[in-house]
Amino acid sequence: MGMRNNDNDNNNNNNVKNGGGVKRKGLWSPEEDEKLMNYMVRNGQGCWSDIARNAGLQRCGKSCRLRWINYLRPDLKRGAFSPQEEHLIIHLHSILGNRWSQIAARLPGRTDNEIKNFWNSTIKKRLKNTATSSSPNNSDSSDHTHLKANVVGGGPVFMQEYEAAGVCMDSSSSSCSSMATQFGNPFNPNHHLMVMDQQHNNSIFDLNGVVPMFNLPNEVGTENLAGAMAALNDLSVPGWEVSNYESVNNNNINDDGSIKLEELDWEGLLANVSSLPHLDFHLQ
DNA sequence: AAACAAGACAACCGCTGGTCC
DNA sequence: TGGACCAGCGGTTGTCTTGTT
Repeated sequence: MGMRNNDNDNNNNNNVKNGGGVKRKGLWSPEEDEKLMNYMVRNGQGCWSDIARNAGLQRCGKSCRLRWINYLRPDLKRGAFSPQEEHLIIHLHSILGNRWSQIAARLPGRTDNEIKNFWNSTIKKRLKNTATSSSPNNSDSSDHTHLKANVVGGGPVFMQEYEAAGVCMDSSSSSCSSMATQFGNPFNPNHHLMVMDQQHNNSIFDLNGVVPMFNLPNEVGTENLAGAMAALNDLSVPGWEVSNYESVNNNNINDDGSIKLEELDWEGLLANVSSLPHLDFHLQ
């Protein structure tokens, strides 16, 4: 898309009575932008209705807030989404659903509105096309079953990404601590929850990535699990936390010992872990 | 060149939750 | 306790640009 003519002087009929005076609506003019920008730079953030008044704008506070957050803020990143950002959006949406603000919080310089628009106009369409070309039964990821659908559909993709990021998938080659130090977080969200299940004690998986990460090395047996978890927590890998998950059972373990993702009780799992204080999302 | 359709993005609307009095 | 006010969120609509016929 090219530059837009933001001159709103032609839209003078976009005014509404609001409280004490007439409030402008519609697109912002460059003059209005300048007023708001100057005010914010000089005075910083405060009560938005006061800002609207004190900056000499005929706008409601809500409109000013939106304009600042979505357009004028100096830390905004401009331009198209990079492939990495696109991947991250898809990834986070598979976990968080339409919680645009939470997704935006993990993409520095991007706004919830921007991501929402990008999703609705581009990604949704692309995924739809992919789904119809691969499987007619794939549903929209925003529906209630998005967790399971995306685990099954998206798992291998994310596995490849983790491998590319240097995450060790080999249960025989790493000690507990070396595994943890290789956790490089390819997406850099604020929180990643690494879950170990205790019944199937050789597995670790990244809940936010909804993929199994790798198996524990042989030297970490059931009796040492608590110690291993403590050790991993002590490593304090930024953005990663370790928790238990106990409801994996024999019904959802493959013959080769890996977890059957499609059989997992994802809602139960998320309900379980969403009660933890460090998580900021809940199941819909 | 004009008309129309589709895409992209900005902004609004209605609702919710938090805070204060 | 409840009402007023405010910030923030997600859905939706409106507007402009670009592509196609």
